Amino acid sequence: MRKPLHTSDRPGRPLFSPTRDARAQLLNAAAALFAQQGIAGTSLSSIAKRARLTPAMVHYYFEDREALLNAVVDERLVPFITYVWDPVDPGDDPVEMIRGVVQRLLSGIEKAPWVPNTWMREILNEGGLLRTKVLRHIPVEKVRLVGAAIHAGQKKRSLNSELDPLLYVFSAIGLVMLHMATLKVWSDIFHRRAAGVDEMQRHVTALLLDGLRHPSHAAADRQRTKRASRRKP
Amino acid sequence: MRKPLHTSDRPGRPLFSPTRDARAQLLNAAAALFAQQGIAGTSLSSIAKRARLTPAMVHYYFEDREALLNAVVDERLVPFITYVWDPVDPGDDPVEMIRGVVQRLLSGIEKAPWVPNTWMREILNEGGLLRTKVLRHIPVEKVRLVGAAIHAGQKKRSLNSELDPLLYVFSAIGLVMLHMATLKVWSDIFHRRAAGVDEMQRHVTALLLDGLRHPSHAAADRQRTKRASRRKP
Amino acid sequence: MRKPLHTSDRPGRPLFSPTRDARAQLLNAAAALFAQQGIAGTSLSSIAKRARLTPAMVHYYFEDREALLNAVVDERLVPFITYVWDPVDPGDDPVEMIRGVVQRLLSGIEKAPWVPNTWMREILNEGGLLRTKVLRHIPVEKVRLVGAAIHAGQKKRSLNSELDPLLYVFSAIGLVMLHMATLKVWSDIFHRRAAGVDEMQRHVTALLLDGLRHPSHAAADRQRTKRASRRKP
Amino acid sequence: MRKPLHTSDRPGRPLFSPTRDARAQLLNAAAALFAQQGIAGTSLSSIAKRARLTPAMVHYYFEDREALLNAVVDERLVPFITYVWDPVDPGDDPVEMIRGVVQRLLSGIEKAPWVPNTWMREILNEGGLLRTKVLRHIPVEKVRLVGAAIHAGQKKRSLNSELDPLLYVFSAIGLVMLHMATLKVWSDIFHRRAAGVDEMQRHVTALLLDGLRHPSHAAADRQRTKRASRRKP
DNA sequence: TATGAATGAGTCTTCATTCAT
DNA sequence: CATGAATGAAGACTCATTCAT
Repeated sequence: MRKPLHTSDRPGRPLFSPTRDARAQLLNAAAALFAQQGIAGTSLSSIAKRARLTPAMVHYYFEDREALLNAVVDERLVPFITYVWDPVDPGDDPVEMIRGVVQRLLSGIEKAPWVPNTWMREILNEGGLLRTKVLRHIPVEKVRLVGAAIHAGQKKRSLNSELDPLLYVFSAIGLVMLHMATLKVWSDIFHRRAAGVDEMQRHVTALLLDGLRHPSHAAADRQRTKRASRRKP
Repeated sequence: MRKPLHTSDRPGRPLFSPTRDARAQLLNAAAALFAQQGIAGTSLSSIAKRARLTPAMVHYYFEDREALLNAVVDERLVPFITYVWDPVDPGDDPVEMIRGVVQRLLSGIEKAPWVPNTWMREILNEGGLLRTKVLRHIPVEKVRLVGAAIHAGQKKRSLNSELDPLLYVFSAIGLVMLHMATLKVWSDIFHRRAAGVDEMQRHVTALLLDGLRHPSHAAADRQRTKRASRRKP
Repeated sequence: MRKPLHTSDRPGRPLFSPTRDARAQLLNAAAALFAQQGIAGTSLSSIAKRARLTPAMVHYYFEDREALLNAVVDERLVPFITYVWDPVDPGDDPVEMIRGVVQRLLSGIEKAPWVPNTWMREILNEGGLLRTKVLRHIPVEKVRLVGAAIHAGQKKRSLNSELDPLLYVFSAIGLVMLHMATLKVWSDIFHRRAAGVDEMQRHVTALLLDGLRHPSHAAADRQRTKRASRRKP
Repeated sequence: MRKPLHTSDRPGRPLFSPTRDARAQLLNAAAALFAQQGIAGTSLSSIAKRARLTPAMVHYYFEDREALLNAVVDERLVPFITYVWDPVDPGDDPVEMIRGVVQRLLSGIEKAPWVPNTWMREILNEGGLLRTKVLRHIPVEKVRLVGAAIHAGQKKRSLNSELDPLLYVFSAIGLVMLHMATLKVWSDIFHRRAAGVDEMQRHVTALLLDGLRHPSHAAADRQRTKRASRRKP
């Protein structure tokens, strides 16, 4: 069978900024449709159609449905994960670590809005079609780093010791994904305008750091959070 | 054409305790498989096989794939939602309201373990196949009640005013679903024993109420939380 | 997936006499088309069409292309082989053994005219699609029996000792298959009427037993051969 | 449309010694794969890949799948046939004629080992994809010559008159092809070492000339056969 | 010469659905 | 109630073929 010379590891392609060639179009289409309808609910022809190509081209570029999934993981999700986790620095304060991760998560999602849905449906969920493919690429050491920092904070009694440090990291990420994936639902139900990203970030950060109770620090902290969110865009 | 006598709205069937008849078997099989593989990834034949019936029987009892989905919603998910939200009482303290919802969520999931996966995949997610079907049944008034209670607490400066009250309710539910749906993933990655439900409840409650920072109340609060969790089983 | 209750080993079905049910129709169609066009050149839809069914029915009865091939082997070829080899008796004279095998081969082919082509193309040939499936069912012991009888005859110098006994058995079968598979070609080339089965049998038997040279016995032997062939139908 | 300059009838190319150019590579690859998997089972891409070329090149050199088949016949099979039949001389003894044909068949196969499989599968077999293409090139007159010589021998009662002279010629060729195509099968079944070409030649010649019975001449004849086979390589 | 890109048709397979019994 | 039989539509994948470069 003919194999296109394109390989998955072509270097120098800027992450998140899709090039115009057919292969990238297909990956984009796949990512978008997977987020909208789930992987199981997305046919290769619908992907092809969205990329204005024939179904045969999907096989030309990816050999296989499986290979397409792998490419989405390797060329779209892994860079996302790297972008979020790479800057985590062992020396940092745990609260700043979390703030940083959340921050990058949100800015990453802004560029790749299909991530949260796919994350929830195909990675977190039991039987998710990308679960094993993606979990291999979780930067376990970096996560442990944050966990250790939180644990240290708990020992010093400066952080809530009811929390499981490692689990907390996933709670944080999950919470962001969850809210970004469901941004629009609330407006549907409560007839409110859809929450903006900034609003969502403020809410999630407040929840993660201070919870429902704890108004005392809120006022002071609000300043820091706002300053941080202003830098981002 | 023959119509099964059973309709979706047969009353008086005890929730969560599936009867032994074929129709219930099919609903159970459907619920379980939907959770495992997602709705789009589940064929009627596989549901029939799991219920030890022929695919034709699925049509006998449900006419249609669509009708089966409706039945799962009406006879399995709506009761779950009712169970969680019905006891919410306008007079209650917002923190107790949340605690109660989380509590019932967890005990409900214990009886219907397929809920969290389906909730995340088919309800919260954009393009979830049960989304519109289920959202109709969210008890908006009850939710607004909790939102209002939180808002009042924020006014009194006893609750974190950085949080969006309505959004917070969904954060709470989402966080529980998220963690219950992913109970086993963590052990896979970090080679730890799978977190137990109690552990998970403590973690989630602590996160929701106090967040990462806030060590001061922690010691005192631990007592209340533990007492609450002891009542549950 | 739904599985028809028919299994491959339904007993009591007379070999070579196809029943009228759809499954048997499909097997017949498959056998016929495989012989005409080869297995690789035969699509499932062409088989279905020949059996006046839809392609989906092929999968209803056989799960798989592979399963269809297995069924052709198990329910069509294996009985053929059994029919040919079962009567071979250790006590017999080697010449009679060969004569018997050739005889049953020919009468078997009369009832299952698709066998020779398939035998040559899909079993004898390297890369034949039924090769491994069928070779498992060659009654090795029976073949060795004939080989041993020939070997004994060679020791007594009553049989041609230039021949490899085991190989000779295969030469005999192959020669019959070869000629039955190509009955009509000769008429195409030499503009003769197609050779009849009887004619072919006389030719093949003469070749196998006496070869090109050896006119002496011919006259006497002709009688025996004719008598034998008269018994057959 | 561009037409390749190469046409199928380029003269002066030495038979059996493939040149190194791409076109010859393709023919070789095709011949080899056709023998292994049959024509229907061989895609143009697989041929191209084996020749380390792109599928488009197959069309560049051969325009068409059909044209490739024609080229295989004209440039590979026809020379083979010519090589086998050209030396047949009207004056020869029929036994020597047969011996000669068998001899050249075997030495031809040694240089073009793909011939026997293809011969059986694609030429002899009903529906063989090369059948009509090749049968046109059978040197009918030469075959009739051998047939006539045999017939004469039968009249003189020096040859077995049970045999159909014309058919015998095909039996001879078929038997050689059959055995050469299946050299390795026997070892698979009977766990013997694979028969060598010499061994096979002795067996086939003995069968063709003397058959199973007829030990008397065997000893004397063995000498002639051996001398003949020594000349060959 | 040579290649990558592109396509339409066809093949295998699955599936929801229908229906006679 | 229950099943086996049957089908049409759709999905994954292959392949011969074309074409611009």
